Amino acid sequence: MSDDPDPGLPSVAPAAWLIRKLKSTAQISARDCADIENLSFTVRTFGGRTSIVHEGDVPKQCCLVMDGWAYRCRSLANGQRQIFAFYVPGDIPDIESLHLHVMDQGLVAIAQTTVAFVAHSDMRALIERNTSLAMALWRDTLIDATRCRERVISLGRRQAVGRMAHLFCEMYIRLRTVGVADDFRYVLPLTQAELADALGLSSVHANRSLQELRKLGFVTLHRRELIIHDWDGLETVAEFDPAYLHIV
Amino acid sequence: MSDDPDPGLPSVAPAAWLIRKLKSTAQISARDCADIENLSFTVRTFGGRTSIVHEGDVPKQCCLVMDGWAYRCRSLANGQRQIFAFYVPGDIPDIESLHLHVMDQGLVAIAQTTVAFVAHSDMRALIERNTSLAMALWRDTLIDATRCRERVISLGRRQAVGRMAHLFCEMYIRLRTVGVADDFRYVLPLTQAELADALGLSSVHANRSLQELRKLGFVTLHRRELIIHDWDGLETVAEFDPAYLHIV
DNA sequence: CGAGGTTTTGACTCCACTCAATAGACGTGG
DNA sequence: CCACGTCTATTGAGTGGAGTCAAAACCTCG
Repeated sequence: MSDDPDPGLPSVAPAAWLIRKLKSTAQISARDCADIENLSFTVRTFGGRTSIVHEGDVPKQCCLVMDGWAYRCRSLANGQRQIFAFYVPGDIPDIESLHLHVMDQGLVAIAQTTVAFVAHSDMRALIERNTSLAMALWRDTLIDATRCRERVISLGRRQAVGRMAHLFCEMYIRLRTVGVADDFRYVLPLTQAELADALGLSSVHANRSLQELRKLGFVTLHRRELIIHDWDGLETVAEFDPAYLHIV
Repeated sequence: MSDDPDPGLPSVAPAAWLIRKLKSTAQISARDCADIENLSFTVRTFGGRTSIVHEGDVPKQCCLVMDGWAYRCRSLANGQRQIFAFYVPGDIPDIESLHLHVMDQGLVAIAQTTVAFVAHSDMRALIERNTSLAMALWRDTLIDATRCRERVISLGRRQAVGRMAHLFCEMYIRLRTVGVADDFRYVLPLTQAELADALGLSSVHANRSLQELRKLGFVTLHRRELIIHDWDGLETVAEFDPAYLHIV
């Protein structure tokens, strides 16, 4: 489940990640920032494809991604998997565990991923004391839900190429917002099989859809780096409109 | 957009619906109930297929379903539609508008539907005064999100018959929980085209999948009444596990 | 009884899946 | 530095689930 303790701490502290993230979607006061900075975090790094929280766990803490990516997923009886969402620095993937005690899905680290844990008790004390921060966190979970709905549209009404393009667009905007991507390129630490599990495709078809996007000249993906050559083209095939991300 | 004012008020008051609903998923104190009962509601009835809130609106109130069903949906450029979720008595479909100001999707009444509106200002005052109620409402939005994720699994990894069976199971449990269904039957006020838009299918294929469920002897659907003849069978083809509904 | 919506059926097409084999990337250890 | 095993990516061939188009049957209600 776990890995080695943190080696060399990343340059940005846990609190700073969370503050940066919340500022991108809501108004955060100086008092809110101070309260976040007073939280005590436990930093840990997970190796590739290790589980941070298992399906069925009853966690006593929630985690803040600082470096790398994580995803939530569930496996079905026939061995198929569905990835619900990806989480990047600044995100708190399992904040809902504050309110829903048993995890109905797992949380997995992709590649090398550093997260900071906060005890539920600390978090609860914080949101009882500071209503405006509680509202900001609530808002954040609602935005997570809008992303989930966007995924529903993708799976329900877009075909493979559009789905993939949409994911590429969303992740670029989100990563850029927290300062982890720029210049239309970013590290996409996923295998094609994982891409397929997120998009509701077979890995063979994920491969072919990716080739289609390459052939169109929209993206290249090589050695885990995605480069977007034609943002407008990508946005068009994806029918991507960033409004649902509610970035201020 | 609207319709006639309420004719004969339903037997259960708006506050009672909300209390019943929240009690089914969280612990609610006597004070919480009193606070809900002190809210002022404006009841209105919408005719079939009329819009309660439009995509792009900036609502100043949120609405509580009292009778009938509503759904949220969005239309795509090519004319296709995706229905994200259905809402039944006790649900507050647009509570997120408290935090996310512009609606990125529409809310539509199916058949005759009665809803009660509460002003955002009243709601905000309430959740600032009563933290435990705020937490219960937050929790409710998180459960809405788990249902959305379950929809993602359906669209991504189940085929048509399983998707439909899953929806039938979920709606039965939800309706029974608030006392609107019993004895393995309920009013399903949807056309097959709407069913298709919710399940990410064409209406022709929705029809064929429904026939398949009939042929298996699991359900009948006639004159908007769904009867489940074989719950276990339905649950099995759906791979349905009600845990995600977080009903206590 | 007729009009308009909804459900059903048939025929054909196509997107995406499965199975299977090959090629490439990467890390490890001899 | 190369051999080897293990992932991961790519390709091909054949299949099948779901879509499209269009017509017919069926309700329902004024």
